[in-house]
Amino acid sequence: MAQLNPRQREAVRYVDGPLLVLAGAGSGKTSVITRKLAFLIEQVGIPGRHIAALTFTNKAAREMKERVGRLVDRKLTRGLTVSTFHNLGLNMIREEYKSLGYRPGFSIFDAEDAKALLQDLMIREASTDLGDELSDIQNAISSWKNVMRSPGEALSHAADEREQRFALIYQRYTEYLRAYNAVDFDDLILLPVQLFRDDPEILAKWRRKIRYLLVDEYQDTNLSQYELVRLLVAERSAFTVVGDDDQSIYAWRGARPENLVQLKTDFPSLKIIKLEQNYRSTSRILRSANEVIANNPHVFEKALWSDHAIGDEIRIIRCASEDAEAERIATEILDRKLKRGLGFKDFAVLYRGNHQARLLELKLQGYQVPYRISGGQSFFSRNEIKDAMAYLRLLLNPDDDAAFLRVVNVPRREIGPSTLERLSHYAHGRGISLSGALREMGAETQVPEKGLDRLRRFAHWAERTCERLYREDPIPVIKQLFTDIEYEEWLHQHANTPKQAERRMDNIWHLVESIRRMLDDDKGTGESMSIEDAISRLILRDLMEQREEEDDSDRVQLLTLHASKGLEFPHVFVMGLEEEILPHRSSIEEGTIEEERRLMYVGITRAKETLALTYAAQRRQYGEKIETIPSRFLDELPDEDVVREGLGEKDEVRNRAQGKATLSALLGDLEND
DNA sequence: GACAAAATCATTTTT
DNA sequence: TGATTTTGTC
Repeated sequence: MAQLNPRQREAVRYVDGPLLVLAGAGSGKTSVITRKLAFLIEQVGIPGRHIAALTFTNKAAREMKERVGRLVDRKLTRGLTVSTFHNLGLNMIREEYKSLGYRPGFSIFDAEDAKALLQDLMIREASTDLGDELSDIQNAISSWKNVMRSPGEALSHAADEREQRFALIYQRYTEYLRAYNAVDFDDLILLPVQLFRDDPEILAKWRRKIRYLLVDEYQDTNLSQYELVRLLVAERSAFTVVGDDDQSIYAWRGARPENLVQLKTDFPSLKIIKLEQNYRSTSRILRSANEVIANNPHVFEKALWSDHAIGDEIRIIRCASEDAEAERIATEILDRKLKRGLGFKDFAVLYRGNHQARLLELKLQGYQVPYRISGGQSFFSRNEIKDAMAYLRLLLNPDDDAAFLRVVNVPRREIGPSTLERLSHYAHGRGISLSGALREMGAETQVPEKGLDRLRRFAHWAERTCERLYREDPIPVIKQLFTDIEYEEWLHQHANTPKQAERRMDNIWHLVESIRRMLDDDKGTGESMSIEDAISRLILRDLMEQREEEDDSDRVQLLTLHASKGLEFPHVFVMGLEEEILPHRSSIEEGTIEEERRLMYVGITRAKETLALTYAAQRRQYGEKIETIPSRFLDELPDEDVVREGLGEKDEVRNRAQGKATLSALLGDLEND
């Protein structure tokens, strides 16, 4: 407690009513949350099993768990919930699946499964022009679910014919998910909300369980998440939410920073505590960040300050091209590392879109600078991992058609499209899953003998394996599974090089090993994790990531601005500060400049010591050379805190020549007119 | 089903 | 422009 400042201490100690902590960037909010958890358990005396702390990422949850573990006796933290919203939702559904009309072993569809289902559905429903509407529909459905709008409501509120069509697809989509005994990510929040609204007894039960609730990154909650919070805390109002409206950068995903304001209305006794002391950045960086964000409208005024030294000026570096920009960043990192005796890991380069990293990667490779890049192809988007996950899902839930379709012919079982088409026709006619159809389908169907035979053999094998999975030690059964289907041979057949096949098979074994660890790990803590738990945690991308994280070697960090939220680095570069990139084009069009400004704010506030902002005077875009306009956010920085650099003499000359050329071209046009 | 030519399309993405 | 997906051919 002694390590906290008075505001922080107040935030920890205040437990008498609803509390909103407005925690500016770098103000030590994670400390506050973890210390508050400790305080609730040790001082207030609430048993750990009656407290829940919610985050948005597994990583944040893991970190928090770890830090609480260091503060509080292990015995006291037993049963404490520190998890993501989605994970809590999943646990609720797991416990209440019967009331929700689901069967055991239900599947979780990730975004790709959902997309595949939608595509399939649109083709079947002969929704005339499919194609690029697919992701629009997916987004629409997600938005509807986020605001808790049912298909029926969506239909009656539809503004035009297009929306109507979307709503109908939403309707069908919901029905199909049910038939497949599956839920999607949004359902993990939505279903508990619906259940709690419909069933006061179940709600009461969960209210009894969760006596104190903490929510991190509260500005990122969407409507349904807020509703879940509201339902759980009820009039007892024993909760603390921590957030920062200036760091709300996920509105495009349904996050509602307005939920911060809403809280005041819904809980009139709400206490607000502001954390305004920043422990991260130089005061110059902070002053600049404040200046930029002051251009956004604010409901809660907040003035971040730092008692750190003023520090270096912020450098705005103009480069001739995107190539020069990447070159400049790469050489500067090398240069500064040598001159100031820094490590590569002291540097981070932030950018708006993943593609911006490509050139930089090349340059860094050229100079042999080690780097780590966030995002990109994750472990779970690898084909072999998706295959493996699909097998496991199918075993646990035979009605999971997405999984069925993925693996029915992987490896080849000579079950062709027409056989599957007939099978699915039969299934859809009856509103049942493919496995279900296979089970009850007789000889009267039009499915050819051969295909039916192969399908049955597959289904039979799956059934047997499933039984063994429950009866025996799951790990050997899973290993056997891959031998059974001769997956390794199949990989070799399809890989470009034997080495690639081996790597893929290694990935599979890594996955199996992770599952084994998950099943074992929990044996020590008392609660045992079932194989279903393990698989769903994997689908929710929990665990597994240790592999990347334990790699804390000396590398430059390359990340998107979004991915950088919550992190900090001594020396930060933000690249591509141009109109149409940092205020992104679509944001300019859609008038969501404020969110882009927050993105800029997040970028600036990642830096502890130095910050450099770069842009290219011209860049190729889709093959065409474009003259760029420096980002408007650069003009919002205080003049006295920045120095402008860049453009060698040669470039200056060339640039002026070019300017003249365009000018005379313009004059020429005028004359012609 | 394998492979090549042609067409398409380029934000962010915690789960 | 260059990566990815769709379409076409054998």
